[in-house]
Amino acid sequence: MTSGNRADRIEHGGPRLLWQQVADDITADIDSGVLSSGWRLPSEADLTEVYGVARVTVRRAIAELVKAGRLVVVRGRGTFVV
Amino acid sequence: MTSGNRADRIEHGGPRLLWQQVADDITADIDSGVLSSGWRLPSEADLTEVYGVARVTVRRAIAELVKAGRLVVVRGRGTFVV
DNA sequence: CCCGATTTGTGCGTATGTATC
DNA sequence: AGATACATACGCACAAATCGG
Repeated sequence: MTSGNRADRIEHGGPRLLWQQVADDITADIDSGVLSSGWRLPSEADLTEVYGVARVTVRRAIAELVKAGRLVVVRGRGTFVV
Repeated sequence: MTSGNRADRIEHGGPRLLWQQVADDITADIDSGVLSSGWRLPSEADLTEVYGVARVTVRRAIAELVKAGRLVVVRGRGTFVV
């Protein structure tokens, strides 16, 4: 299928940092409507598998999008699209 | 306001080592009362962004202050002012 | 009310690559 | 050539909040 694995979109060792690539991909999903306002993102553990990166990398990407006002994180519940 | 960027206080490539500068800054906050006894410091990840340095550098600074008896680290909970 | 599963928060140890001395 | 310092990234364990049975 054309919608290949998201892990394939991440270039390990590429010019751009891993967490930036993940943040870009999530941002694209929000902007394109794949992720709608109020929706809950997959858990950090799931995103770890989806993107093939470490949890710390996922968290770094999420932290950036929180600062950008695109996401909100609630401990014990999850991460949500603003 | 005093909440200016702490990263600006860190001189990359300066005469003093990065971890020493971070340790000095945290020590100053403790001595000045900005950080009171029992308070929890920002997480290592947060300090990483606050000071604009790597986590290993933050940990080096914290380790020094632990040896000096100014901080106590509790795994899974955080770092606290003695 | 308690208990367990889920999820985020935090710290621990390590590996690899780069830059500098 | 070797040592030191730093940045990025990986995996793991434990703590704490939330929710459901």
